[in-house]
Amino acid sequence: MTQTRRRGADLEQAVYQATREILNTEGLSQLTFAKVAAKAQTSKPVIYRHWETPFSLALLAIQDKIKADNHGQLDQVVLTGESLAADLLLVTQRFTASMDAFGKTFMESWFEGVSHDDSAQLKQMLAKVRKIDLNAIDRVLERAVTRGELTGTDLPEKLKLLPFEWLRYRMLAKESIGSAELRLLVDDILVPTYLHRLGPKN
Amino acid sequence: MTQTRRRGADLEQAVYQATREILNTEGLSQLTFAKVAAKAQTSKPVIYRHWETPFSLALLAIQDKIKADNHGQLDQVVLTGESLAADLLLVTQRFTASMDAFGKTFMESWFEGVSHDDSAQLKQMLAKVRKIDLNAIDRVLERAVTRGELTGTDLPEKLKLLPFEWLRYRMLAKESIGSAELRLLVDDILVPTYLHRLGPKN
DNA sequence: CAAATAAGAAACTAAAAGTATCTTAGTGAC
DNA sequence: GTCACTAAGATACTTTTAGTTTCTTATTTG
Repeated sequence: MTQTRRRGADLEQAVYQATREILNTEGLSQLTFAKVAAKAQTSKPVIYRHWETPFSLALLAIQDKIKADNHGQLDQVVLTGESLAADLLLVTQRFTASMDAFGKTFMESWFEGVSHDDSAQLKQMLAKVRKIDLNAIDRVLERAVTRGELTGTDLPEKLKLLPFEWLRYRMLAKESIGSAELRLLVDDILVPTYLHRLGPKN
Repeated sequence: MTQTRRRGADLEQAVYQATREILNTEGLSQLTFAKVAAKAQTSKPVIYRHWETPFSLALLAIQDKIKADNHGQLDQVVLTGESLAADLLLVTQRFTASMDAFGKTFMESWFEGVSHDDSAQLKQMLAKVRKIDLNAIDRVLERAVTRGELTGTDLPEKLKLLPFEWLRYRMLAKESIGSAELRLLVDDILVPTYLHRLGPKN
């Protein structure tokens, strides 16, 4: 009987597929060459011959997926909005949608492989931090009200947390955070945003 | 001779200290009980008796540090600004400063333990994504200019990338992203921000 | 000072990562 | 079609690392 034996691009595809499945279900920390080989129905040496590390395999598997379903290069969205706001909504919607291919697999991976207990502890910790962040902003807003710059402190929490979340992201991505970034954040983002909601001449 | 042998809080401190050193130099993925034991000059069984997993040890070690140097509970900043912008700058400055204790150790950890090659590959990938994001926004801005909503498309890249970075953070932190969040982002953050810089009646 | 408790050393077990060897299927040249 | 070459896949092996066990002894507590 003719024992079929995959090779080349064929095999590569099977490996990438298997890799993504593991990433989605167990996360990056659980991605091992042995598991990939098993799931792709091949053997360890094959994987070791072709790829350096589980991490680089993960990157390639995700890039492969992105290439494959070109489902929404973000800059190819057809813009049909009748206003800036409408167009922006289209773009951000498409962005979150296509994050399923890239971001979800890719970013969540980092946090998978953390036990249930640990995850709970982490959540609790983040909740504590969030409360502190909110307090800090509230005090700033109250002072602004006293000064007459704002008419109230009633902002959605998401808005109040925006600066911290943005800065945390930049830290994570190792983007620079200096006085230039902070000024931009305050003068061009936060103040206009707050004034838009709570400005005196609304 | 009296062989000193640490125990209790004393030992705990040494272990936390060692844990943080490893986190800072090698990252979470390289944090093992064996290494901690070695660096803290104790033995594996001691660590195994006290802590569940390297991850939970990491969390505790960081929390310990935060408690120890109370250097700047964010909501205890003394606000001395004479304007909303000035106060906000104080808060964000303090935030980034105290990130050294929490965030830097904590967040960067996720990406450490990735080989040099892998790290480069990752960077390249993110750069590609950034370019796509910028293109998308540029097209939106150009349409807005044609429509007369904006006077130009000359925005700092950081501003253009804001929505994507914010959404990515929320994804990472497993915060919800639905139409409510997107509307908030567009109507209350992006549009006011863009108008502030490029609005027609400036 | 005696008893209880917990630290530390060392050796051990189990499991996982990584490697070497060999057989054989698929590919292409002649 | 045959032959040579390349790469897949099986198997068994070595090495490393995680996790455990046992035992000794320093330190605390009463």
